[in-house]
Amino acid sequence: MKHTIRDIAREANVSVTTVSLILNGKPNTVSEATAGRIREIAAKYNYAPNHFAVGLVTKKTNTIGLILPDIANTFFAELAKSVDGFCTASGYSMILSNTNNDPEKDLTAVTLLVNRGIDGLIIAFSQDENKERSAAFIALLDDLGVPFVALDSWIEGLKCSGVSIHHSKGGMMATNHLISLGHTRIGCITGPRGSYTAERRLKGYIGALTEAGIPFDETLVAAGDYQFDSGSSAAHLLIDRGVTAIFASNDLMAYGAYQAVQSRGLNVPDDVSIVGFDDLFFSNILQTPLTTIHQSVPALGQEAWNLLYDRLKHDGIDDEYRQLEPHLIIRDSTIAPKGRR
Amino acid sequence: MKHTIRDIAREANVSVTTVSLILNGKPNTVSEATAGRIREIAAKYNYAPNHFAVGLVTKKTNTIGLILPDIANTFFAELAKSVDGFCTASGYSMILSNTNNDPEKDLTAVTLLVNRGIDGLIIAFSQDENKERSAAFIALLDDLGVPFVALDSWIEGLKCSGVSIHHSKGGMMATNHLISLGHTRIGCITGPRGSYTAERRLKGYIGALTEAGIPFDETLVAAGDYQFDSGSSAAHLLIDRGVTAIFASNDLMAYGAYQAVQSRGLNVPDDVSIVGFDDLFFSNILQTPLTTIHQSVPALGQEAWNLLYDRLKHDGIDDEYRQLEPHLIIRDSTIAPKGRR
DNA sequence: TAATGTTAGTAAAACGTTTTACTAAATCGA
DNA sequence: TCGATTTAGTAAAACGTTTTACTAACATTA
Repeated sequence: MKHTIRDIAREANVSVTTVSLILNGKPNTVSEATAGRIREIAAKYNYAPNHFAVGLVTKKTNTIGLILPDIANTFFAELAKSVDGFCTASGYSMILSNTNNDPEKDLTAVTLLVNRGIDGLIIAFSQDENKERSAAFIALLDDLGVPFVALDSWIEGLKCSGVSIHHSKGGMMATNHLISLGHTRIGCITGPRGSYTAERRLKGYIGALTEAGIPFDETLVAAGDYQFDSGSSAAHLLIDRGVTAIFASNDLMAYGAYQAVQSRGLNVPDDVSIVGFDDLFFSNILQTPLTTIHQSVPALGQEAWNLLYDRLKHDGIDDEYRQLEPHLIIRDSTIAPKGRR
Repeated sequence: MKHTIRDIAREANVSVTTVSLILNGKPNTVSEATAGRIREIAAKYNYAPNHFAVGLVTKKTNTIGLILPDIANTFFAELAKSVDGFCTASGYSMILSNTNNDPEKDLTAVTLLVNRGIDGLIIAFSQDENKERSAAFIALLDDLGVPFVALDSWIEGLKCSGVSIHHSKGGMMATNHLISLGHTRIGCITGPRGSYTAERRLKGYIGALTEAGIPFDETLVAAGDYQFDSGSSAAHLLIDRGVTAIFASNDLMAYGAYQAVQSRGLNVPDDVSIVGFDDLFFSNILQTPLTTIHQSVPALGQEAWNLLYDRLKHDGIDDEYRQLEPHLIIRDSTIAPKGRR
């Protein structure tokens, strides 16, 4: 019962060419009477062109791929929502591919998506510390054939457009806030060491300390993996080392840190101040709302889409890396250290 | 530089037919020598068939659609993750479509996805109270042409397969738990009135009360919309009416209820016991971990995929509606009422 | 009236596969 | 040695569009 362009043409007594021209709004010399008739018939049958036939000749799919490390993570879920909104508004569909933070899957997902036909790609890379695999990935991406943009993360050495929050500036703002409250023994819970976002945020932390004349102490850095549990165990380590404040590289690990503090009968912020990074929805509804670095996820999604869209519509556009401003949101999880209240 | 089946055929000195037969593992009479040569050449060029050309003739896309009301909601995000995992494992891609809980968008998303070519569809319906639109939607779905399954929710009157938790049983378990603690003045915060999940969960609440001989009091039911804020305002209403316990139809509204309780200087569970529904990850890491009805989201996704997959592979399968067992998770947000400790 | 322009279209190739129905050559059985 | 069978393939149609290059009929101009 699906109607083809041929059915429309037959009923309108014209050629398929004419129908195609009219329905696609292409420049033509068809009389208004005929055009109207065609449009009417098309509407009557609810005609929609066959996606494959169109794709076969135009090589366009009006589909993009979105590769994410973990769609169950609120940060990425909101990112997906944002990107999906812009896609839909521009007449694109979005194929989602979740990699479970497995860098190997980044590779297969890219290959799969490109082979199945997408016009462009937005990738939030999994955190990869394997240099060899990264190099192979870069080689793959370098002659991918479709435009793509990096979102949130990035791979060292990759030439491409992208957008992320200014990670290091965010790390610096978080740390500066603790310093300005009077803390000097400040711990840092990082993301997976060697990964782009983790290293950038750590760099901000170190920069802030150095600038304030506080000597950087490596033993006050504990690596996590951006998950709740790792935040908890890292916080235990840091509390053992006597910190009065902790900068956690994301909110989820900050929640873990809360738990560590509380499980010792201590209190946030009285005994330990905590700053997070991301500003997830939940950070504001915790019993002790979390001081954190806010990133505008909708803006992140929009910028990624804009960068991709430009490259979808015109080729030969130069690479561009945009960094969004972080914002410090001060809530109740930070306070001056005990001696200085 | 993209190679076609013709390139492979030319280099192997055979016809495209032969190449197609071999590469697709179709029954054939080609010698092992030739087959090997073809496979080698294909591998050398990293050949992948053009998705459109294949789709044009086979009418299969190996793509399914997933329509969700709100991907930013942890519950749906985890659902998407689960479904994506099964899709990928079976060689399918998943197009995600987010409707922002706008039932109008359910309609357009379905049309769009089907026109662009999908083999099947999984839909978590938006909460719709408009009977006319629902009827139109049912009509659309009734001759959709591709198999689809309803996930989590459902539309009254629709004939289709689907899977959800046993909503009413869940509501009943939550309420029974409060009753067994000794509560008799129990409030209920519902989802959007008229929507399927909301009414089912409410039905469980009423059923439990009735069974326990507690007269149902309509003034102890406050409607929410499954969002945090609505939970808070509904809880205020209920506290005004003197409830000692609240069953919130989802965890997010339960969090809102926490906030309402605390903003009055009261305490959960000492002054008000609260039960949620969903068992989101965050419910367990709250300072007062939430007693709630657990739904196994991975299982939900898996069942939805299984139902769809069966209908993708064989046609004429009868409709089937599966209901998953809810589980009561008792944490710290519920306790006996003041007089009875 | 012959050339030119305009109007309203159209024919056919191309996109890259899958699939059905065919065939030529070699082998076999009696 | 001849018909039948097996082996190893192939030719061509079909899928439903888009797009390029054409054309027939009529009107206008000089």
